[in-house]
Amino acid sequence: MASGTTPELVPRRTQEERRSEAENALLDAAAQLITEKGIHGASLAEIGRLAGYSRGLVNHHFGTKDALISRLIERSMRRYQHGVAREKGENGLETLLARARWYVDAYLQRTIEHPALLVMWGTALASDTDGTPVASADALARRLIEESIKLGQDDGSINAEIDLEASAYVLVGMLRGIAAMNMIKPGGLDVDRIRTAVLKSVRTALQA
Amino acid sequence: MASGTTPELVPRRTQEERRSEAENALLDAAAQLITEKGIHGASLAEIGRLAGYSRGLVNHHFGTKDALISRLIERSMRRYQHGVAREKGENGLETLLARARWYVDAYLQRTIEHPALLVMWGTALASDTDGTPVASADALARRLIEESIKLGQDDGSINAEIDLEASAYVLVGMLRGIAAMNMIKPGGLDVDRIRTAVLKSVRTALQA
Amino acid sequence: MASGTTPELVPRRTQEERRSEAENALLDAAAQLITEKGIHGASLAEIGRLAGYSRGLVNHHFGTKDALISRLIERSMRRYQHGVAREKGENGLETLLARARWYVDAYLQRTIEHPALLVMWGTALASDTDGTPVASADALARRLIEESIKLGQDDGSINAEIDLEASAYVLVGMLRGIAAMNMIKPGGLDVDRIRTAVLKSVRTALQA
Amino acid sequence: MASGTTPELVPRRTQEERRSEAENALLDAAAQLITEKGIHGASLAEIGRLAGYSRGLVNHHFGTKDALISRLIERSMRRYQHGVAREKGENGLETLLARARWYVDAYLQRTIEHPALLVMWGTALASDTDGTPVASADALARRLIEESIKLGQDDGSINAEIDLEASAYVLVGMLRGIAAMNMIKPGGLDVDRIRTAVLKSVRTALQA
DNA sequence: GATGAATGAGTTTTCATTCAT
DNA sequence: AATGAATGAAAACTCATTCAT
Repeated sequence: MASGTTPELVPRRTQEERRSEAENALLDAAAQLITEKGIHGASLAEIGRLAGYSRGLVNHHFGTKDALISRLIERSMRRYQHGVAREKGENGLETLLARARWYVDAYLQRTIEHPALLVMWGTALASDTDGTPVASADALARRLIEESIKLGQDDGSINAEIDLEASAYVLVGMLRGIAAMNMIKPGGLDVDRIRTAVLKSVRTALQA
Repeated sequence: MASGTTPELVPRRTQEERRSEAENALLDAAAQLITEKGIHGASLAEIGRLAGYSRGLVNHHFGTKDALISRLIERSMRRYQHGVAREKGENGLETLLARARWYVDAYLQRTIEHPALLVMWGTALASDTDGTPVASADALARRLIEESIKLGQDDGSINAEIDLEASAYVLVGMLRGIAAMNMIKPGGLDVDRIRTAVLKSVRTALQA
Repeated sequence: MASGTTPELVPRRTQEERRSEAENALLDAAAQLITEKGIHGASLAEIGRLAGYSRGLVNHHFGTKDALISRLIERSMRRYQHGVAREKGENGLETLLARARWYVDAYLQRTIEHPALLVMWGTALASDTDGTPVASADALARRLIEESIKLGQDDGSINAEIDLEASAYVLVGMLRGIAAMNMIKPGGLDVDRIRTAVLKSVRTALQA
Repeated sequence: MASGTTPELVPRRTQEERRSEAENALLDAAAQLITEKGIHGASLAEIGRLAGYSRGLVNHHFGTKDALISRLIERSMRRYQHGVAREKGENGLETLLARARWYVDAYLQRTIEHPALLVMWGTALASDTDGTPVASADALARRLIEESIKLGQDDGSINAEIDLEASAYVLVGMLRGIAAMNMIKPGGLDVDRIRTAVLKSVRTALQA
């Protein structure tokens, strides 16, 4: 970071930025259309058109629709990871709660591309589907949660006797399930009440 | 007609019997294929064939694919309701826990048609989808849970101060989300540990 | 007719009336639906239902859809023939004009089942179609017109030198064409003006 | 690139050329099949095949079957208009007669795509059909005829007192009806006699 | 890098017809 | 005479993919 004397005239571009403008536009369009119509309902032609390009550009850049989907999952997870990992609290428990709050807000209030990730998650439920990319995303999410729990157990803010993996599993499942229910019928219940109940449930379940 | 002593070897079925027999077979086949391939992947032709009939029968009986899906959701919810409402404990809290356990087992162990219901739930996440039948199913599930919580608050086994609706929302979301994660990658974590963590979480969150 | 002493207690029923009530109801329903949706658009199931019976009755009574159509053309032509042959004037020319007026009114004002006949006529234009029943109806219509022209030529009211068959051909074509144009866009021009122009054209073309 | 002297044996067509070439071939094939089998009998797959392309191309270019039909009607009317407007006589009446003769010949002798136009006209008779494109074609044909009549009334070759619009209506109806009758049963009457009768009828009806 | 023409597989839907009741 | 369950052929339409420009 503080890299000595040479000032960085050209700020480092992340891998994402280096990727062609067109590809990012296509991924954005894909995320939007998938959120609206599901994976199957989002056609490559429409994705291209919405991105401001042509019918054929998705195949040109990604080869196949499946490849586009995988890339979208990757990009979304990377962003998710950056978002959630930034959340920190004064101890493990508070970090965990901050992350849970971030998640609830990201989904319940339908920010950015997370809804698309959730829709793809829903599509992966069928058993013949190749759920690998989505399953990796689930695993990563659990690991981020497990990490906070571990921290909390180490610093004494979280009960040392709880089952680390199972708790993370239940917590991630809860967050996903709630977000999904809210997508199916938005506004079914006030978001504040849901957030409060979630955080209270997490706190009572895990605190030392 | 005047049947006398000779038993009819092939009992003649009435039109009514033929009808409901065929419809149930079609719904069974649809549930199985939807679980495997998702709503979109399950073609009407294959549903008819798997049910032991022709490819045109689904349309003959249900008119459209959407109508078939709605009917399947209805039937599944009816069965779910019967299953869960049978579960009773010595007080409200125990009833609630029994119901949660029933739910976890029904989904995690992939009994009957519940997985198909979950797959249809996942498909309803896209916002342009007509999620109404699925949303009703969610609402019904929440109402059944709210009912047990209310009972527990009345008999003193559940904390009177918790937010009834929000708690039910969170609980149902948690159960759905966990079941879904398990469908995407079965065996990711031992079912017993998950069940234990779920029940413990519910108990600590709600008990008086 | 005046059949001696025995009074006819039971009045003779025409062939049409003797035909089962159901068959006539089916033909009525067919005529209506064909007028609205064309031959292809009128399904046997809907014809049965509109007639107040079941899906399967058309096949039960007529065997095939083609047979139903033929029977409908026959019945319509019989009724047409009765209608037009009744029209008489003081001489051949006036008879002809009366018949032309009857035709214009029957079609332009969309009475009874004649529109269905016209729709079936329009369908028969495609060359692979079996136009035989419709062609017979055309031929019959021309013969009725030829008959009046012949009468007029015999009684001196119609020019003896005109080409009998060609004139009938042109006249029937004119009536059909005008009726058809009016069906495609009803009210495109005032019926009175059309009727007047038709009759004037016929009179000047044929009069002695 | 730097092409030098070698001529390109297979001239590269631009996308634009490929497009209009394919569309015209599809319209030609559609006209032929519609003439033979009617609109409903002409399947998109067969149209594509007859045009020398694949079964999916009609949808690719025209979107829907209805759009294809509309385009075909437009193209036919454009050609009709060019053909009929070229016909000129020494005065209004002779122009009108020349146009009528052109029409009779075009249809009775089954030239090019005019028969298809007539078949589509026949299909539009059913009232629920969207007859708009066909109705426009009728209106255009009438306008072209009205124009000649007006000319004749101005130059004194046509009776100034006749009802302009009604006469055009009757004349177009006559031409259409005769052509249609002839399509249903070709050769029913000698074309020369029909042509003569038509022209005589027009002349006596309209001349000054 | 980008466009869009062309393909053909796959799916839903309609419907005349057959046949059991 | 009448019903309606079941069949299977036919067709329009969608769309991922390939390929020429």
